[in-house]
Amino acid sequence: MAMAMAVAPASRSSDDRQAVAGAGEGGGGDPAAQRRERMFEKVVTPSDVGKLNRLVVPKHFAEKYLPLPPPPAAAAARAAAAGPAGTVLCFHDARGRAAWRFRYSYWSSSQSYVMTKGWSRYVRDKRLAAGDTVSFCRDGARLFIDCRRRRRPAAPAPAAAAPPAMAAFLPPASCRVVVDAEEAQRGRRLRLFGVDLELRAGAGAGEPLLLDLQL
Amino acid sequence: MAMAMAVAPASRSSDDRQAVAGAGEGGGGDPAAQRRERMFEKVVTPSDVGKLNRLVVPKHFAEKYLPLPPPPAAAAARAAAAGPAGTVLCFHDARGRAAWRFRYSYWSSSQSYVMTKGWSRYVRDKRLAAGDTVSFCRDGARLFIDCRRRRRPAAPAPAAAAPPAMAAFLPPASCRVVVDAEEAQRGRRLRLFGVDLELRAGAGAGEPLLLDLQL
DNA sequence: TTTCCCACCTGCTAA
DNA sequence: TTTAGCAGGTGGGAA
Repeated sequence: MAMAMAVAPASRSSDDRQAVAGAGEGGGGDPAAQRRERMFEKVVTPSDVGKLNRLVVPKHFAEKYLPLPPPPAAAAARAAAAGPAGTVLCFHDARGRAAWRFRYSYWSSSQSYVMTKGWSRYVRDKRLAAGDTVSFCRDGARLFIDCRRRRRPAAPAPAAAAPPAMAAFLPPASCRVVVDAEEAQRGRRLRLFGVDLELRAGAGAGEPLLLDLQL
Repeated sequence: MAMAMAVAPASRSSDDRQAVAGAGEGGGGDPAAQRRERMFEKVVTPSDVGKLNRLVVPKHFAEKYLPLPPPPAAAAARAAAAGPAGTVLCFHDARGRAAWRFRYSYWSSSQSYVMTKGWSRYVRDKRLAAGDTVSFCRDGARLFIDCRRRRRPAAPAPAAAAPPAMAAFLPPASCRVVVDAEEAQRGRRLRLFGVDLELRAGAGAGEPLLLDLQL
C-alpha cells in the first residue's frame, strides 16, 4: 500500500479549517469548543475506510493520549478471559449530539492500536473516504471526534467514470479495469450498464486481476 | 452473496436419495439404519469446508434437535469460565465404524450455533466440498452423521447459460458464473449484453473465480 | 512456523 | 420498512 501516512498533531496552522469544533457548519461559535484540547488527527488511509473495519491509531498518539491498561503487557489474561480485550471509548460528535462508541484495543500481532467495533458505522455515516481527516479532541475526560473532507475531492471512482446509459448501444472505445488483487480477494463490485458484477478471486492470487471490457 | 442456503429437514420426498444411511453406496440394506430418525441436513457452504474450521448449524434445526444447555441464556458463566463453552457431541459414522467428536457451541456474537473442534478433520477425511450435503440422524440417543457428494459435479461452463439479449431490460433472476481458476488464468471471455468481457486472473489463483451477475 | 481453535465482528439479504 | 440469520471474516492463543 503506497499511501502516505499523513498523520500530524492537530496544529493550529492556517489551513487547519474547523479542525476541532467545526466552526464552519455545525458548531456555530460554541464557546465550549474552545476549551477542547486537541489530541491528534489522522488522514485516513484506504484501509481505514475499507472493509477491514478498523482505524489504526498511530502508536505515539495512542500511547500519549489513549493509553490502554496493559497494552504490550502480556500478563496472565487467562483468568479474566471474559470479554474481548481492550476497552470501549465513547466520543462525542464535535458537530452534533451524537455519540460514537468504538472498541479500542492493541493488536499485538501488528503491534498497533486500533479502533474496531463501531468504527465502520462512523465511516458509513460520515461517508468518510480515503484522504479525509479525522481529529480527536478532549475536554477533561470527555472525548470528541470530528472529520473533514480532503481538500481536492479526487476522482470519485475510476470505474464509474460516467459511462452514459446509451454507451452500450453506441460502443465507445475499449476500457480496462484493473482490480487490485487484494481488493479482488475481498470481493470487488463493478457496475456495468446497471448490472452489478461481483468479482472474487481465489485465495492465492498474487497479481492484479484484469477485466478487459471491449465495448 | 447470493448463495442459496439449501438446508432442509430430511424429508422423504421422492428426490431425496440416500438422505440417511446411504442405501446407494455404503449402507447396503442395513435394517438398523431404518430406525434412524432423520434430523436435518445441510448443503455445506464454502465457509463450512474452508479455513474457518466450523460448521454453522441453522438455528431452527439447532434449537429443535441439538439444544444446548444455556444457549441464549446469558447466565452467570463467569464463575465456571474453565474451558470453552458449549459441549462435545459424538456422532457415529453412518457408513462405517468411525466416531466423530465435534465441539458444539453457541456464538452469541453472531447468534449462531456452530460445530468447531473436530469438524475440520471430518471435512478433510471425507473430502467434503462446498455443495456437498451432510445429514444428521439419531437412533434414540445415538447420533449419526453422513455425507454425500453434490448431484452435478459442477457445471462445465454455466457462462454460456444463454442470457437473452433483452434480459437486461426485463431483469430476470440473478445468475452466477463460475470460472474455473485454471481457465481464468488462460484468459476467459464472457459475453454480456453484446459486450465481451475478458477475464484474467493472477498467477497464484487457487480457487474458482466467481462472477456474480445480479441482473 | 504452521495449524487449529475460540470468541469476537459485520455486511448482505430474505423474510 | 426493519430485522434476524448466516456466510464470510478477524485477532490471539494454544498446540
